[in-house]
Amino acid sequence: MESILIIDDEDDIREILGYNLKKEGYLVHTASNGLEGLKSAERNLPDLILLDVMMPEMDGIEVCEQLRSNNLTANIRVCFLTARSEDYSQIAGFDAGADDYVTKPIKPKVLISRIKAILRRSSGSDNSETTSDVQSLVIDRERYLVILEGQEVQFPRKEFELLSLLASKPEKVFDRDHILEKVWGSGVVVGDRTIDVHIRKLREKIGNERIQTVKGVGYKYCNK
Amino acid sequence: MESILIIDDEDDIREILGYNLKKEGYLVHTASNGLEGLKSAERNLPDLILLDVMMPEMDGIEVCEQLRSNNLTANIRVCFLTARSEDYSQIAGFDAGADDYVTKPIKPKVLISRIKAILRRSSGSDNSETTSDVQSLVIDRERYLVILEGQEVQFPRKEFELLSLLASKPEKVFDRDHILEKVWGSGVVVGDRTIDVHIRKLREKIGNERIQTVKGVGYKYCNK
DNA sequence: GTATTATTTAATGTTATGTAAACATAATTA
DNA sequence: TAATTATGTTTACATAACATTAAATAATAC
Repeated sequence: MESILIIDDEDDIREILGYNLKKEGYLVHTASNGLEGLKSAERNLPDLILLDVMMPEMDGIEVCEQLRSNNLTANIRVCFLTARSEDYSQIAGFDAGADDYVTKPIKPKVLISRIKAILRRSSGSDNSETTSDVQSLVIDRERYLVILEGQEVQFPRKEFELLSLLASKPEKVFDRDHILEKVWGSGVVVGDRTIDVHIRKLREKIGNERIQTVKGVGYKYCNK
Repeated sequence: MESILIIDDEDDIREILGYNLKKEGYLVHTASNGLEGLKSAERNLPDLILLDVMMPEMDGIEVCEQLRSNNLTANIRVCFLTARSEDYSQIAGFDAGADDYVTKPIKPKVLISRIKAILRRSSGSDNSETTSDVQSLVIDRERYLVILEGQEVQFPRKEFELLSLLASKPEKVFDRDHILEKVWGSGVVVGDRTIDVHIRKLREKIGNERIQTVKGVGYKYCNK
C-alpha cells in the first residue's frame, strides 16, 4: 500500500485531500507545518509528499531542500501545491528538487492522476541510477534521452552527443577542436559550419540561454 | 529594518515577491502602477525599489527617470524586473539609472541574493569598505571569464588574454614586446597603438587604477 | 523502393572584435 | 620653453567568427 504525506497549513485542504486519497486506497499522513512534516517524513518514509509552497515559518521550498539534504528522505517524491499558475514558483520548486506541482484550486481527479503518474515513474526506475535528483537537465545515456525540467526529450545522435559533452561540465568552455574530437572523432573532417548548425538545433529545443557562445573560444553550457 | 517597494501591475508577482521579502525580514510596500509607485516612493523612501519594466500607462523606465529627477528619490536603488527576451530593456534600464535588473521568471533566491548585493553596495559606499576576503580579481580560464569583486565579467579574447597576462604577476611590469609576443604571438605585426587601445578597453571595464603605465617601459597590473 | 528523418554543405546575413588612423595630451629632453 | 617622444582617446572601418536558412546528401524506417 503506497503512502502519501500531506504538508499544508490549511485544515480544509488536508482534510479534503486526505479524504480523496484514502478513498483511492492510499495510506495518508498529514502535517500542518514544515517542521512537523519533516519529522513525519523521516518517521514514516512515505512514497510521496504533497507539499504546500506557501506556509508560515518554513515554506515548502525550504522543506523540500531539507528533505533532499537528508539521506533518509532524499529520494521521496515531492509534489508541490502552489497558488495559481505562478511559473516562477514552479521553477524555484524544480530547483529545490520537486518532481511535479499542482496549482490550486485543486481538482481531486486531476491530482490523483498526477499522483499516479509520479508514483508510476518512480517505481519503474528503481535502479540506483536515475534517482530523484531533479536537476534542470539530466543526461540519461542508457535510455539515450535528456530530462529537461522533468520532461523527457529525445535527440538525434549528434545532438545528443554534443549536448552531452557540453553539459558534462557546465560553465566550462569547450573549443571547436575539442568538440570535433569528442563528438565527431579524430580524423573526421567536416565543414566549418557543422558545429554551429547542431548548436542551433540544440538551442531550438532547450532554449537559447542554455548554450553560450564565447567568440573566438568556443561554447559552454549553462544551467539557467 | 530595510524597506523595499515593489511596483508591478501583476497581482501575483507582488504577492509572491512580497511574501518572500517579508520572510527575509524586509519591510515591504507595494504599488500596482507607476504613478502610485512614485507617490509611495516619495512618501516611504524605501531603500530599494523593484520595478517592473512593462506596465500599462507609465512603464518602468519612465518611472525610473522620474525617480531620478526628484531630489527626494534620486538616490534610491532601483532594480528592474524584465521579461527575459527583451535585452534591449536592460540597456534602456541602465540608461534610466537602474542599479540592477533581474529577468523573469524570477527565482526568489536569485532575487534575494541580488537585493542583498545591491543594498550591501549602497550601504558600504559611505563608510569603511574593503570588506571582502574575496580576491578582487580572479581569472577563470576554463569558464573564460573574470571574477571581479565577486562579479563575473566576460571579456573578448584579446582583452582576456592581455588581462590574463598582466594579472598573472601583479606589480610586474610587462614591456610592449613581451605583451605582443604573448598575446598576439610572435611574427604578428600590428600597429603601434593597438596595445594602448586594448589597455584602454580594459581600464574602461575594470577601472583605471588597476593597470598602471610605466612610461618608456610598459604596463603593470595592480590589485587595488 | 519510397518516405522520412538525420546530418552535412553551401550560401548569405549579422555582429563582435580587432586594428589603423588621426588627433590629443602628458612626460621627457634639449 | 620649445621640441620631442611616449602614451591616451576616439572614430571609423575591415573582417573573423558566428548565426541562420535552405538545400543536398546520407541514413533509417516504412
